[in-house]
Amino acid sequence: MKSVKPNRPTIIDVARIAGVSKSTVARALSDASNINAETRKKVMKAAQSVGYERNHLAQSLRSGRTGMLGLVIPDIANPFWAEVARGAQDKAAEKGASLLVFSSDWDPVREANHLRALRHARVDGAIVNPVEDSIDDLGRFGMPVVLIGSSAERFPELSSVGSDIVQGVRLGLNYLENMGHTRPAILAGPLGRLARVRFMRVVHDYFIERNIDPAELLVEDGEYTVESGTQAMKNLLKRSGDRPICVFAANDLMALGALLAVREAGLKCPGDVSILGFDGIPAGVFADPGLTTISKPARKIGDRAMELLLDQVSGRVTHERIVLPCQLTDRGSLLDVKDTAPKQMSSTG
Amino acid sequence: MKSVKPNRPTIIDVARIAGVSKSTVARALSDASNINAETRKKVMKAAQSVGYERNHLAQSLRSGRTGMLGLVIPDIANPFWAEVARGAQDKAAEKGASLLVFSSDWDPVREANHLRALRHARVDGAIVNPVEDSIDDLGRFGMPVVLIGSSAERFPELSSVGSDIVQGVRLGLNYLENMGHTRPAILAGPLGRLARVRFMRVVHDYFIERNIDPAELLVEDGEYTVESGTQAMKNLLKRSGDRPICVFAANDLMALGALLAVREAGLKCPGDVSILGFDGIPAGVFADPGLTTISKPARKIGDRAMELLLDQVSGRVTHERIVLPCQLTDRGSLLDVKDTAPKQMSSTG
DNA sequence: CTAATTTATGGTAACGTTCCCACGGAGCGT
DNA sequence: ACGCTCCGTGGGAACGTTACCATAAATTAG
Repeated sequence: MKSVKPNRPTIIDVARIAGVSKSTVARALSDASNINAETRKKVMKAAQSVGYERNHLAQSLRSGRTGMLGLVIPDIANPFWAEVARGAQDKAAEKGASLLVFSSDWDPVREANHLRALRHARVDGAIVNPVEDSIDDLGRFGMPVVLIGSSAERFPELSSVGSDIVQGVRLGLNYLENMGHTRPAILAGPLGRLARVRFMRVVHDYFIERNIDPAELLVEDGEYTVESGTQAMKNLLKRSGDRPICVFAANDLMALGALLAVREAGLKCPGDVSILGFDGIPAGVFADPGLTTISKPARKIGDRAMELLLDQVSGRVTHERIVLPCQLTDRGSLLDVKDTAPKQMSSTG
Repeated sequence: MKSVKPNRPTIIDVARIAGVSKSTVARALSDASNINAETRKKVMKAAQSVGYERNHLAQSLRSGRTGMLGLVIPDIANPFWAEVARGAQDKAAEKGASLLVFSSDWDPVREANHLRALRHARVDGAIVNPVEDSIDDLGRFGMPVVLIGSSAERFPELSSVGSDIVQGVRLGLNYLENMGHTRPAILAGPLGRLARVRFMRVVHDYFIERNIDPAELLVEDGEYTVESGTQAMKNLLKRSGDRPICVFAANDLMALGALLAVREAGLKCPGDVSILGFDGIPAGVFADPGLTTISKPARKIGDRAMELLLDQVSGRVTHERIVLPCQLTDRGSLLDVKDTAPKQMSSTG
């Protein structure tokens, strides 16, 4: 004699109360067309009366769609990636989807585990920033994937969203040039990483165009961390001799690390050393001077990537490669050495 | 005539290949006891040969467990919360669970939506930082919940993890006192928020104990944002007259905002204004001077909360309230006005 | 040597939903 | 008035797994 029903109500309960079949309930709850308006109202009322809530699992099992998406990034605690995640998450929530977030910590093994977890959870699709080039399973990943970051170049067949590195780097170099820094030192990323290659390629081309041998430039490698930026800056200070220094860092964390090294050495920024960053993280505001940087549209990257993914999941678009422009944000960490007199505004207004 | 099977293999495919029944396959894949070792090996091989992957959905539907957890925080792009998320996510991944992350943006409506989404996704449990006191559904939420943040006080029947506000605030006030700042201005959070009430209560008690009327203190309200911190500091500078100023901010973002205001006013920190923050976000390192602050163990909070949640989900522990101590991190934004001479190290080594 | 017990396996019913097909009745053209 | 389409509804099967019960074989006890 099972009298009580402690479990959550199902469509079959709703059907009994509304006096219709479960098929009709299902039709009423989904926005199907073949359903009488009055019947639907009746069903809705019955559903509300018992506090019915659709079981997503059963729905997913039958329909093959979970309404869940995945996001795999290097580190959610890194402000740049946190912004990307925020953009993606907001867009997903707007469309009624949920987001599984994973941090790979730049570790291919962890990344592989996360991707497996995503497949296990049967997510409808995923946004991934691949750590290394070792990911060749991505092509046969078996679900819609949108790439973010440099690796998009290695998988031209996959959709991707990224910032325009070429435009961003040129923007920075040009800005430096206009301030009289014709041979900036470069604080680049780790040697193996594709992102570094792309960055340096633009730098190389830029100086070739100006008949400057890129080999003249001082280059230091970092790990995209504050500490590595500090160390690299110390090295630069040793190497540079006594000419005024200008540094273009491949990301803001290293730039800020460099700033710390400058401060530690008893030097002034921008008086003794000019620093230009890359990313546009909020922390750059608080440095003194504020960090001048090339801002990537982090949140927008996440937003657009999610948009693309959702399109792909619903079969609307198959393939697209989006490149978003970077912006220059001047907060005062660059010294104008072209004109000793402080020029405030030169061109015609 | 359906000849090909483009779909992913199921246990029934594995069963056919291994020459056993699907029940046996299920037993082999779960670590059941009633199974012959050889049979299991055979099944495992068959599973591997077709690249079988368990369907989490079907498993969840049948067993009632999804292996997914939820996390609802104000803002994943806020460095403090990003750290919390990171801690929770790492612990979850370690235990083979996935994490759904949601940002409520301090908006009760969004929060309610997120909670509904979590219930819909049939997560096994959730970690929540409730935005407002309006959440009374949490008690009857129908799943294991672990609270983080101030609201734990309102739901003593729920498990919670938080930092020790009382200890942290007293630590800060005491440190200020030892430096000669006996009547610091307070940069508090928004008026309605429980977190503010708790903060101010400690401040109040602390000064009562020292026979100082708390009403003597200058208090400004902020919204926990950089901008509000800047504005509040401007107000303080107007109100303070010409006595040396010391400010204790209820979070680091406001403290950094205050620092910007000081800089903007042409004043020096710590020379003219001493600033003490609360949170311990990484951005405080880059300010000049570095922000002295009371550090909360953000990542550990996420880690312990997830630990507690997982215990609760598996029925091991029912209820616990964890309070983690705060630490003082001195980076130089406080001026020692007790002793005019710069004392470097006083006590015995 | 038989009965009781354990061990390993197979069969089938759930879990809660959606998809597909069948069916009664209303509307419509000829 | 008759067959035709269209609309609304009901009845199953299916999604892939686990839980439960039955059963054959193997082991043990008396």
